[in-house]
Amino acid sequence: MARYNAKESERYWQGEWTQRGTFVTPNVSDKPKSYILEMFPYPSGRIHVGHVRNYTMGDVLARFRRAQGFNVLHPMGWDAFGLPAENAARDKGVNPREWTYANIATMRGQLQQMGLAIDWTREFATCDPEYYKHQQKLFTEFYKAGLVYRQEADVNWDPVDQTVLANEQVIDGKGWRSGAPVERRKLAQWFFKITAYADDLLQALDGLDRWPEKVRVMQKNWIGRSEGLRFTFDLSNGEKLDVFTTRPDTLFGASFVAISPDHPLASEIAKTDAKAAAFIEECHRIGTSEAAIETAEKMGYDTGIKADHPFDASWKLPVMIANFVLMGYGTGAIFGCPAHDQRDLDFARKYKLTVTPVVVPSDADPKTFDVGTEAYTGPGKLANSRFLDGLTVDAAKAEVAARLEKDGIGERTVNYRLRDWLVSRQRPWGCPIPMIHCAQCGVVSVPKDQLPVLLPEKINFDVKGNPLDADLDWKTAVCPACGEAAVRDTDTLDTFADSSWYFARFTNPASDTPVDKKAADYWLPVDQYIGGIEHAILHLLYARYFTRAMNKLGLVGVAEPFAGLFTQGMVCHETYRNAEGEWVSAEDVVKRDGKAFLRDTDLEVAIGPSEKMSKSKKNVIAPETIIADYGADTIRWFMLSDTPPERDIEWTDAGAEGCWRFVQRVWRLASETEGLPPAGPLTFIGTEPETELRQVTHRAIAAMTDDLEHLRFNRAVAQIYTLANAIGGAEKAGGAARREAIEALVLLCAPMMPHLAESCWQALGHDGLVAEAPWPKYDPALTRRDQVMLAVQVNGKRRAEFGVAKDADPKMVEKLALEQEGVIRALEGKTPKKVIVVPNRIVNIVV
RNA sequence: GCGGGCGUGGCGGAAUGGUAGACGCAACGGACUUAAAAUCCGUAGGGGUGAAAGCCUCGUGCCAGUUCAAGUCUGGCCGCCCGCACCA
Repeated sequence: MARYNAKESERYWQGEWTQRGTFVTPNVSDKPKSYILEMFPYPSGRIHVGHVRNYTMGDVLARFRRAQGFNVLHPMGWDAFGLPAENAARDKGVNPREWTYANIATMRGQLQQMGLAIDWTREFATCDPEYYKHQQKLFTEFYKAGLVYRQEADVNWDPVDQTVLANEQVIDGKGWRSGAPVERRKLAQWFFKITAYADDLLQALDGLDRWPEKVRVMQKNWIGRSEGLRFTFDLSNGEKLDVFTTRPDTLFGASFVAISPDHPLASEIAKTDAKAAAFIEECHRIGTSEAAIETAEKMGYDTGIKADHPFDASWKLPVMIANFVLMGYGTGAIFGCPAHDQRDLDFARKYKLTVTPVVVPSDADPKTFDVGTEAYTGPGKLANSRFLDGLTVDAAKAEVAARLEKDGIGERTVNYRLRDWLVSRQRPWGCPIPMIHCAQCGVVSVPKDQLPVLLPEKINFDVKGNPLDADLDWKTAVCPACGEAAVRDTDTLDTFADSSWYFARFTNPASDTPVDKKAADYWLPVDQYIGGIEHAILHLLYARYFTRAMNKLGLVGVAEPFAGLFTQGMVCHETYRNAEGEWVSAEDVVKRDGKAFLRDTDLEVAIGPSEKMSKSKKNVIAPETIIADYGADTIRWFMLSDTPPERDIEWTDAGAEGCWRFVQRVWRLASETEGLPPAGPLTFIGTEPETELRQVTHRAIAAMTDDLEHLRFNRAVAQIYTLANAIGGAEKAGGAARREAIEALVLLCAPMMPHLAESCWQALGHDGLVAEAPWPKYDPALTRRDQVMLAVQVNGKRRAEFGVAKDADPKMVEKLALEQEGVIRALEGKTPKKVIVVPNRIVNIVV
């Protein structure tokens, strides 16, 4: 029998699937629907092994669901706007559009080589005008609905490159490209009003029971809901100051009021107070570097202004500017209660402010209780707090809130850590914001019939700042309202916007509205979404927000886009270094006797720990190398074997060899058809070896079906091995049982190794495609065990085991257990005190 | 600091509170072969005992606890990983 030729077989079946349109999905069907989606890739150039793992998992599910009789949507597209294309354009002088589409062509070919069951007729890239046109429509509709607004915001401004930088592009306070010190600037920026849904996004997390707990917790923390009180201080300069607190109960422990260096009041003070201005400057200088924030000491500046205590106007609190108060949270101002807040305590000790404990633990004496250097944040009774004395913390909170609300200077509020989503990007390779700025009419949206606002054909990167802003031809527009000359908004949307609704577009990518409601209502929500944990917060939160917004506008019927979420682990590989300590490319290394050598020179290299594949550590293995060596089915099988899908997997050559050997083994089992009955209905004889094989077969089907339902791919793989081992060891079993077992093996392998399965299916004499064959059913009569092995323990230690009929009478089981030789020996003549019989499991004898 | 997760052979990992180590990788022994590869069969947690089958004993990071029974449940430590982080 000829060896299995993966290269030939894979090319052949991929051609067949394409030609027959096997995976083209109709939007109308009698079958139940299943939408399987993996996070679509950025077209960076070539696919990497992480993509292979991601898309293999999704493909297994998609093929499994198809076989189970679902109408399966499994599309693919490209998250195609973004910075790498601009960098390539700047560095290599290429057109970002051409660079991107060339990458897409390469990567599409690579994905097709993997044999993915994808409906390629639905493919799109987010940089297609046909896609971003609809995104511009969405933006316009969100704007009309009040979900988009424009506001001044602090941005990181690179004065050399004349551009806004994302936080990640600021390194030690300097621009990543120019190296120039970054300035803070206020610029008018566009925002999506995600905070409008803060509470809903938070509460709905409880309903996402097919999401990892970890992701839900991360989102919950990110939204950061906290209940508290907002109230107003009267200041000695005649102004008022709002603060937010979650601890109104500690108000009589207040010893200062602090505002953020970015607070409007601070800026105002700085105008006339040079020292304050210098202090604020100093805060900004330290504030930008992340390492500095960690170790930053509390710093404060006394403005000289006093605040009246809300319950006693004669009690004056100093108003400080403090570096640890964040403008982005609450009101950007706090009152400090050092005894019960660690930061306030550190600050108070440094500036010699009073520290008055007002909450005292029940076992302490209020007169002598002292917090020392550690703030007390536990429960207790109020003290030193006038009318609050003796109350619990909760009662005191309620009392303070009630009084301040009554006085009209306070209000119970809910505060969120979540900020509105700033989406303006001063970048030329993104979706243009469809807005026009008119001197007369202000900001006007581009009318629908004038969309899309197309990017210019050529983008000139030899300018400072955003090339779109420098492109006067492109920038010049006519005001849709008054017809006078006006200018376009030259910002583009954050690319996270592109990926916030693509899953809805896939349901009908030809729709002339952003989303085809009928198609979306049929397909959404996505039944299983699969991707990396790195998107646990932003992408998933933005997509949830977009879906809610689209739902509000009547574009889709659901509010939650992803009913099931799975986050897969990364792909790792050993690292290697040469004698000079330099990284050595893993693809240049051969392993021998547990040691590593350079392929060309045979020099030994040091083996380092297994780490996430990365270019810098040179431990990347290109999927195309693996596919060229072993074929797609081998790499797919590897990605599913052994390691649970949510954990990091280590690629090893030895493991790949093992997978390749298994591919051959399955082929041998299925292609040596001598002695097998022909394809078709089977007649079984009831001999023992035949029944045994049938039992293994049916148990494998049952177990594997359950494992795939729960995405336990590694266990599903183990089931297949068990079945293959049983077939190999059962030469003498009847022909029909053997055929049944082999056919089951092929059908079970099909979602994981689809090309191999097609070849085997054909070798077994079938006409149709295994991709169109139904999932095998198991016979419960054959998965049931009539005979069970029972272990017998004496005082919890295993002493014997014996076989007995399933559901045997417990009395009889007890009697048999006590007769076992090992049991008698362990009892040493003693009489059992108690015998516990757990049916079909175990017997425990207590003496 | 806060939150979440994890800790089982040489390695990846199995195990509804019920015989710990399924399945795979690597290893070792054997068969086939002139030889190798491939393939097939077999062995395998540590220690002890036995000619052998076997039997005894220890064993899931550490220490307690609950239970007839704990890798699994509870409490406390230790270690590692991830997320957020001066969030008032």
